[in-house]
Amino acid sequence: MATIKDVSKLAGVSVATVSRYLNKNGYVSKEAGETIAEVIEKLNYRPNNIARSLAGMKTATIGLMVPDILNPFFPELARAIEDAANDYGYTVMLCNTDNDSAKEQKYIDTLLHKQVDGIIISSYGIKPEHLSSLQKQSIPVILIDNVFSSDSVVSLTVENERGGELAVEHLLERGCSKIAHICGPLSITSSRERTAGFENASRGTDWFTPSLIGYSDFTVHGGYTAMLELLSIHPDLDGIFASNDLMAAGALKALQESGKNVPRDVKVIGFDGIGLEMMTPELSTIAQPISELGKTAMDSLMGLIRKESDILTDQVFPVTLIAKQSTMTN
Amino acid sequence: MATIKDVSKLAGVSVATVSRYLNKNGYVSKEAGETIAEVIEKLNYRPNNIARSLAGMKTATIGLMVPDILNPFFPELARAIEDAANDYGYTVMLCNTDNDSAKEQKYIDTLLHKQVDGIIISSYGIKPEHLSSLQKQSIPVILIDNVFSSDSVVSLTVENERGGELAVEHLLERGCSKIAHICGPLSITSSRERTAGFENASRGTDWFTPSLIGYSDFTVHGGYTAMLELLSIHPDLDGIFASNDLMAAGALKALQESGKNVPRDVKVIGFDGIGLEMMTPELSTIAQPISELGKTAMDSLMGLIRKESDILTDQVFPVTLIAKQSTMTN
DNA sequence: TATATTTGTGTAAACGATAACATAACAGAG
DNA sequence: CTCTGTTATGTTATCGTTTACACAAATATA
Repeated sequence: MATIKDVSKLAGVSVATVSRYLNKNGYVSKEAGETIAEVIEKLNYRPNNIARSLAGMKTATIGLMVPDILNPFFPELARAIEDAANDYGYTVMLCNTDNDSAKEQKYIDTLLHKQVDGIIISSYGIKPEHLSSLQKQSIPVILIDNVFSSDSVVSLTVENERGGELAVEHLLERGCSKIAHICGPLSITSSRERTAGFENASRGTDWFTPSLIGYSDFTVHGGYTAMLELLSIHPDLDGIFASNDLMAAGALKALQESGKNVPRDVKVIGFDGIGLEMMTPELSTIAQPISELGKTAMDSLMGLIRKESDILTDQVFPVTLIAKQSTMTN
Repeated sequence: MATIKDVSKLAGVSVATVSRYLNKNGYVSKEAGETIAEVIEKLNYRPNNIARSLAGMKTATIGLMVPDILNPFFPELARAIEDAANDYGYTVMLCNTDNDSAKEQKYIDTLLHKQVDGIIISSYGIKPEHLSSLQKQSIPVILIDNVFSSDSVVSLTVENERGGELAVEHLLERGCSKIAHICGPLSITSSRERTAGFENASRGTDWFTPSLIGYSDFTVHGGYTAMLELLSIHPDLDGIFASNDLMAAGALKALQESGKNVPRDVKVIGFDGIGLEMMTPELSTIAQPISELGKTAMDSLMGLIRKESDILTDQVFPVTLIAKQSTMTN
């Protein structure tokens, strides 16, 4: 592989001039620039990123931490981030934390020593302590769906609470008169907010009672068992709002196996907006703007990396109702 | 951050001794080793990977190219690879190619210039030309589900053809008497093999006719439309083998919407073994050993990177039938 | 005309490691 | 007692960039 030295020699200039040409900083005469360009072309020269990183302390790499790559939400997010990263000439290092605090800590450590330029964290279990080592090295961090008030950390969230309300309003509109809720892990902020939305919209109605809330874990299986339990307590429920789509899918399965017809007997709505198009009936959902979240995450991260000053430290994205077959009337 | 120089100074030895200690090559006295260990502990020193890479030409990073991270098969594979990579102290760079040849080429270029130590390619559309630039730089490559005879390239595949046969045999065993097939893209080797398996097992039976094969594209929607088409030609079919699970899920959806009961009227089996547990009924499938594939891919890649000589250049993994509700009798 | 300022270029010191090479002490073999 | 091999350590070039600094020519300013 050709090096900058080869280029400089062949172009009859010093390496500094070539470097200045490459980085478009400092002065380079038009003439010199042209010869350099030609030589680069001829030698098919491409700067060595490693050397660049060592000299310049920039790696053009970011870390992405997700809790569970098997939940379709995260591949979708990862994809959006990856695409945006690519546009910036950045590559993404994927870290699957399994919601394991130890793994999280280890990955942060690894990313730190790989000298990534920034980190996007979409992992539920992250705690302020974990971030402190990042803060110390002043590595830019974007948190998705998780808030810590702190500078040099940007938080992106969605209107979780409003989404919960929307879901209930939609079910009511479609004629439901006894709506149950399957909530996610209480340790997760966004999960709690969705449940708060459910409570806002249903407390005060004549049918509401706390036992209409089932506690689960964001998995299909968890949604399935929670649904069975809810059914045994409230055989007459006719609407279900699950805090994510996977649990909604599990609930749907439980309902179908229990002989309930969805949407005729019971209507179901989820949250997230992952396209589980294989379901019959297809699931209504409160959709997050996943691609936009990913793109904004990357954009903001680049802002932090480049130390731009006009970065919004907290952004809240709207959610949208997507009505499908699972909440159809008649 | 502490550097090797800081350590050497504080330990009263030269950087070379510290380096030898770190890499466990060359001689280091017990005494010196202990002081160095202490100093490292005290300074919380960790070697700088970038500098290491520049000096030693190893980046401890591999690239992973997948065609479509939204197909659950690939997150599962990615996860297995990532776990194995971690055990080796390696990190994974994720590249989503979207089955786009141009993107593929660009990613290979990027990975090359990021100087990854090796690449695992699970992308369908890869062509020998693409690999040539890798060969030139003699970068180790592992191909999953794709074969190119060539040294320095290891191919991992599964018994696709046998799997196709297994699927048909299973359906026959469960009483099917007219089995249709939804095949995947003909451009994909493994897809063709699965279809060959179907043909092996069904040609010669009294019910077989070419129009029982529908052509599709490995997506849910593709499976759905292919199924509808097959149903219109053969309303009396009672078994379906789809070349992957996503198409099987789409087929299931189409069958249900057409008023067919699965498994009573029609039995369905897919291929891959991704756990689509949210389906009702759950899908039978010919499962690939995904985790094992991922782990072996990483192990073999490390073998190539370390220039070990005993690496199997082609490995074929067995598939296993997983019978679920969608092929139940009665 | 004298003096800044802008433009263009080169030299050489980082960046933080690895490893080739040199050196020396000490053991056992002859 | 010399020779050779093993153990242990240090010096320094190297990897391929970036960039601070020095310098000179050209241009603008006073």
